[in-house]
This record gives sequence, structure tokens and C-alpha cells, in this order.
Amino acid sequence: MRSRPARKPEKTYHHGDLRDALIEAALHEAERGGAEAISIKALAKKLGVSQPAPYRHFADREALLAAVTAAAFRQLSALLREAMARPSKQSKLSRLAQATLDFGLRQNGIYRLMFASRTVSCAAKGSELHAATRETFALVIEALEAPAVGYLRERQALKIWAALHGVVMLAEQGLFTGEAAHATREELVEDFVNETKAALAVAIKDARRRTKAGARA
Amino acid sequence: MRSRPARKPEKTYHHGDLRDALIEAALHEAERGGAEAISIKALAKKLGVSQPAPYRHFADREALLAAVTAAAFRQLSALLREAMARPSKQSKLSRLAQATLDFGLRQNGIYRLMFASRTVSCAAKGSELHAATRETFALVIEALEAPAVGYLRERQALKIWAALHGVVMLAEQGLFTGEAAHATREELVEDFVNETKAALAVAIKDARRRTKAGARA
DNA sequence: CGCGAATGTAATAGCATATAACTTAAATAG
DNA sequence: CTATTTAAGTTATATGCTATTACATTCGCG
Repeated sequence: MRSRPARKPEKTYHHGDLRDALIEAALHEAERGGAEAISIKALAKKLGVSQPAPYRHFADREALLAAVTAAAFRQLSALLREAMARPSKQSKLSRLAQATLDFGLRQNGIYRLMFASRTVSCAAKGSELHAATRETFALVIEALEAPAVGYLRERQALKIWAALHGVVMLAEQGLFTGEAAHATREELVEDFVNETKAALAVAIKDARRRTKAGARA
Repeated sequence: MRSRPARKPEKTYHHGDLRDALIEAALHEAERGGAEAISIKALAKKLGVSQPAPYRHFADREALLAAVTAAAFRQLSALLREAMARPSKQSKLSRLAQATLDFGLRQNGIYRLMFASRTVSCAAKGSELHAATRETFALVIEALEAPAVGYLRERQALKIWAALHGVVMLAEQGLFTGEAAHATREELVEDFVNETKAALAVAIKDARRRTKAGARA
């Protein structure tokens, strides 16, 4: 898991890999408690450096959170890629959807860091975080396994992505537990997956029909 | 807007309505900045009382946030009720959906307080907050304008509610702006509304057909 | 080797949560 | 109508976090 210093508890003045270690440790803290659980002071103590040391690598707490969030997006991307690559009877989209749901519920702290804070929306266009979020979304489009016809794919990707996040959100709010459990989260996700596929197929067929008609005229 | 003391800047030892005033002021702060923007110290200063005064009404910050969140849910419920009551050519569900989207984007700080924190999921079953969230969800079911057939309504309500929140979430992340704007948020919401209505109609018809068949056998 | 840049430390300022001990005023009983 | 209890507010203080400043150490490169 660790990278460079590996096992060297010798007291060296320089940590060697503090930046990455901070991100990794912060992710671990965020697992339970989300962004609020990330304390620069606590991280420094855990890693055996002085409190101001992290400020050599991050301008302020926000900057650290942005880097951690970007790392989390890359982590999610890897998970989704893996889920999509895995041989299965289910469709790629279905696997991506279930993997997202799984991630959102199991690692809810990290999930909230990624989707429920204003960190992402404040990310500049060329930033590491912005790139990481775009890459994740690209995987959603890929999971549709459909040809690019105008922006029909992108539109359906937005829809399924939105729906998925909504399910995670409501699940965490307890709307699927106790008396309110009128459907399982997995059932709902499958519904969305099927509706998305159907809508996309119809839209593409429709667009092609219209194009042909236009060409004939 | 204010309740009891109305206009009495005279230095009285007792504020008279500190609890409600705190909630109202906190909501105002949350409008920009979400939960993080709510500082007990700052609220106390703004209301002209000492810092520890709020602790007479709320055990800790979490308790204040829970009360504020409950107030926010009641506020949303009122908005939705109003949107549904308003005469219009659009369906009730469509109006509820657009009103939710509107609220989520315009009052995004409050919205995040309501849906993106763990406050709600930590709310006990009999709590004020729990009741407020259930009431809001009941409005979603009502907006479907469909008879109760098993839990088909509830299921579709969950779906549209989830989808709506996903759209707000992604919109706030910037997935509908710039090059990525392959659909407007409103379009997507209308898509979800229509799909929900269609799915519910089909499910109800299907259920009734099956019931009749069962009775005949 | 030596010097500059990167990285870490100690000391400190400032703000927020929360508690303890004390004070004031409102409400209620006798 | 006073006495006493209690709700609500105050001052003082402990603790924890962010962030900055000035200083120390080491790395890497010419």
C-alpha cells in the first residue's frame, strides 16, 4: 500500500513522501466521517510530523481536500473500470451502476467528499480534480456501449449518473429501510439501467430515421 | 417573519425567543456555505447574546444542525405544496419536480444541509427531523396522483425523488455547464417525470390485470 | 564542495466548540 | 404579595483546529 519509505521508522528529518502520505491518510479518515473528519493537525500527528508540515504541500485545507477528492475519483474510476472489464452475464452499464451503488454505500464518507461538497464545483477547469471527474464520467458514457449519435449518449449518461447518485443519497437517508423499504436499492438501480438503455436505443433509432428522411428529401 | 419580540432592541436580559431566532439565523447562514457556514459563536454575536447562550437551547452543534435541517424540510414541504396547488397546465408531478430542482439550485447551501450531510441519517425515528423528512416524501407520493396499488406508488416516488436529487447534485458539480451541457437540467427532469408516469401507469395496469386473473382462477 | 531550493520545526495568533460556576428574571406556590 | 424554584443568560476558561512567521535541516545540482 505505502510507496517509498515503506518501513523505515528511523527518525529522518525529511519524511520523503509526505504529500502522498497525507492524501492516503486523509482518504482513510474520510471513510468514516467525510470531509469533516479530515484534520490537518491529526494527520500530521499520525504521520509523525509537526502540524505546519502539511502546509509545505498544500496551501490550505481546501487544497488538501481537492487533492484527496481527486484521488478518490481516480480510485472510483479504477473500480468502475474493473467492474466493466469483469466477464459477466450482466451488461457493462448494469455492472457500472451496481459498482457505483456499492461504492457510494460502503465508502459513504469518501462518497460524500466527492459528490456532496462544494469542492468539485469550485475546481478550476484545468485542475487535477476537474480532469479526474471528467474521466469518471467518460466511463459512464463508455458503459452505455452505444455509438456516438449527436449527444444522445451523453444525455443518457447524465441521466443514469444522476439517478444513481440519487439512489445512494436516499439510501443513506434511510429511505430504503424499515417501513419505507418498498423496493431495494438494487432493484431501483436496475430499473434505471433498463430505462436508460431503452431510451437510448429509441433515441438513436429515431435520430437515424430522421437523418435518412432528411437525406431523401 | 419574526415571532415574539418583534421590534424591541432594548437590552433585556432575556432574549425571549432565542431558540427560534437561532434557527432562522442559521438557515440564513446556510444559504451560502451549507452546514459549515453555521457557527454558534457567530450566531450568538449576530443575535446579541453571549457565545454560550445557545447551549441553553441546543446540547451541541449537531443538535442545532438537526433542528435547522428539520426547519429546512418543512420549508421545502411548504414550497412543494404551493407548487402543487398552483393552477397550471403541467401535471402536479412536473411542478413538484421543477420546484425541487429550483430549490436545490437556488438554495444550494440549505439543500446540501438537508441531503448531503449525515444529519438526517442519524435522526432518531421519533425525532422532529425524521417526521419532517417523511412528510416531504409523502408529498412526492401525492404528486403522482395515482391510486394506491400495493407499493407501486411508493416505488415510483422513490425513483423520481432519487433522480431529482441526482440532477441537482450533478448540476452543482458543473456537469451541465460548458462543453458538457448536452441537455438542460429542466429537460432531464421532464424526461424523468415522463418515464415515471409511464412506468407507474404500466405497473398499475399490470397489477390489476394480474389480480383479475387470479380472482377468475 | 557549496549554495539555493525544498522540506521540516518551534512558537504563536486567532477562531470555534464546549463546560463550569455564577447571575438575573420569570413563573409559581403558599 | 412575597419566597423559592427554575429557565435563560453571563463571564471565565479549557481544548482543538487552521494558518502564519521565523528559523533549521537536508537534498540536489552546478
